Amino acid sequence: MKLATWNVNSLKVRMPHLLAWLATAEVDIVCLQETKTPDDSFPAQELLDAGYRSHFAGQKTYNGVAILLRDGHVGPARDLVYALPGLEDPQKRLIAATVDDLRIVCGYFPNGQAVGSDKYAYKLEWLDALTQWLRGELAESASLALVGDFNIAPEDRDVHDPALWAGQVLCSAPERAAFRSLLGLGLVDAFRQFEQPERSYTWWDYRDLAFRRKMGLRIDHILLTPTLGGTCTACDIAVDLRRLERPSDHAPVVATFPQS
DNA sequence: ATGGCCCGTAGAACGGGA
Repeated sequence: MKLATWNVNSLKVRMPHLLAWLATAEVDIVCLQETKTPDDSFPAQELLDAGYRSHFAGQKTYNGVAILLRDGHVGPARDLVYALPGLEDPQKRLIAATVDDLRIVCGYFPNGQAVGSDKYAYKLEWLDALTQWLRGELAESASLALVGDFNIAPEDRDVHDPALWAGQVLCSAPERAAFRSLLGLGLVDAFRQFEQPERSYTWWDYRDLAFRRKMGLRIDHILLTPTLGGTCTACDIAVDLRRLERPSDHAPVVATFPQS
C-alpha cells in the first residue's frame, strides 16, 4: 500500500502530470493540496476513468484539498470532514477521511507570508486548532496519517541554507515548536525513519534555477501514529516530477506499507 | 539586489505563493 501527498499548484495545470504518475506509481491513497479548483469543476470523472475515486474541498483561485482513492485497492471513504473543526475559516485547507482502518488527514497549512504578519498569526492559529482537533482524532484512531503541505521545515537539515532562512517564515521557532507539538501528540515523521540522501527537499522555488542548484526546503510531510510508522517500509520524495516540463514547485512524498 | 518564476483572474497588472 502506498500513501502519497502532493501540492500540485493548480490541479487543472497539473492533470497531465498527475494522470501519468497515477498510471505508473501504483499509489493507493493520494492527498492533494492547492488544487485551486471549485468543487463543481473538479475533474472527478477523468480521475475515475484513471481508476481513482475523489473526495475534495475546493474553492476558486486559492487553496483546495483532495483525497484520491485507488478503486479496487482501498475501500470507500467514511467519516469525511471537509474543514478544520474549531476554526471559523472560509479557506479550504483540510479534508479527512477514514479508509479501511486508516484515518487520513490531508492539510494545506497556511504559508504565513512573513513572521509577524496577519497571515503568520493565522498560520499559528490554524496550527493550534489542528493540534487540538487531532488530539481527539488520535484518541479514536490507532492508525492515523497526517499528511500534506505543512509549510514548515522542521529542522535545519530540511533547509538548503539554514543561515539564510534562520528565523524566517517556514523556519521560525514558533512554527517549528508547532511541528514538534504535532509530534508530541504521538506522531512520527515517516521520512526520518529511514536513511535519506543529503539535501532531500520537497519544494524548490521556480526562480533562480533553485531546483538544479538543490536549493530547496522539506516542507511536505507524512506523519504517522507509532504502530503505523512501525509498519512503514519506505518514505521517498518523487523528485522526478519536479524535472518535468511545467512542473509543480513541490514534489510528492510517498510512504510505502506492506499489503493492506 | 527584497527581484527573479508560476498560477489564477484577468483581458493589464497584481496578489499569493514559499
